[in-house]
Amino acid sequence: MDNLHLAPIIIGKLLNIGGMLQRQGNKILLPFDLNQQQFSVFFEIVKVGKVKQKDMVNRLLLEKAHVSKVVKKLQKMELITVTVSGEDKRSYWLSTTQKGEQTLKKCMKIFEEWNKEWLGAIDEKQLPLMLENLTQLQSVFKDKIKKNDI
Amino acid sequence: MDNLHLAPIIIGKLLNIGGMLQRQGNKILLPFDLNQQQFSVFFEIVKVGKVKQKDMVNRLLLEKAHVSKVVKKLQKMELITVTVSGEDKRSYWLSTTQKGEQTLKKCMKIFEEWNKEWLGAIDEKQLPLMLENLTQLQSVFKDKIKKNDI
DNA sequence: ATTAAAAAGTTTCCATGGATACTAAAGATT
DNA sequence: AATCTTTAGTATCCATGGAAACTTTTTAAT
Repeated sequence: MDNLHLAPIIIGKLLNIGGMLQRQGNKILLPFDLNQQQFSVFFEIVKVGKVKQKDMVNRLLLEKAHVSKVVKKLQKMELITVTVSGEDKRSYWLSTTQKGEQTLKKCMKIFEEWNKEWLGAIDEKQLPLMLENLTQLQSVFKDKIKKNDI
Repeated sequence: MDNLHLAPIIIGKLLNIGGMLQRQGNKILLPFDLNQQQFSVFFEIVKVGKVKQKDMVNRLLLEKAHVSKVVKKLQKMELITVTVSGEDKRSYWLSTTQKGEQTLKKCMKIFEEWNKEWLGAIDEKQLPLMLENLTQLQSVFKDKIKKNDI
């Protein structure tokens, strides 16, 4: 049984779906003056609470230059605070402001509504299995990228 | 049983995976002077054989302005030919050149290798089910976007 | 037939994000 | 201690892609 010939079709669909979601996500976040990638950085900061800028690069596997710009933007928008680390003057601590937490809540509300609406058409029983599959894919791909980096 | 609370997690993972694949896809296609989106347009044209530019917009659900630019680029690279439609002078027919077909073959080879390597870490037995899930998601999301458009 | 509306593409503007080179601080090496 | 290397982050360059305004052709309405 050689199912590996399905690989390009699966990857193709993941790419297509990812693109659709990203574009739709951008539209939905428009009122907040954020796009989907910026939101994902922001979300991660709030989730972790206090995090080094460097760690964000590893967590999300984005370019550090990109993260730098997003951080600047979030700071300007007063959604996060950036403080110099004591021990290492090169590195920064990122954490949420109150305004940031409030904004996140509003974003999440709209985001979740959207997500539920879009997945509402899928049989609920399938969702846990889907999640399992995606979790596995995510961790495998992350691994591959990290190994490629070295 | 309310599994719909999984929705944001599933969408989040799809976004994350999509991003990783897109960035990696861009890197892999670099030698061909194409990025992942341009490739997907190109691939669709070759797959269909002869297609109206307008239909490409519907098939891939991209902005027509974007498609216009990609088409121009592909034409400049001599991968496709663009001919004015006889009946309707506003619309164009897109089709592959020989160079285009050769280039696509080379791309696909590298692309498929990459795909197989990345999915090689997944249990083969799961792939058909994954594909089924993704196909369903893809069609549901496409529907949602189209309805939103109207 | 004339005017109005829609449709197919293009152009232009601008924020975005990847790549590269750079700065400054920290760690390693001699 | 002085020099070399690595590391965290920034600045700069440039192709990309979304949004909106625009052109031209086609279709609809009066």
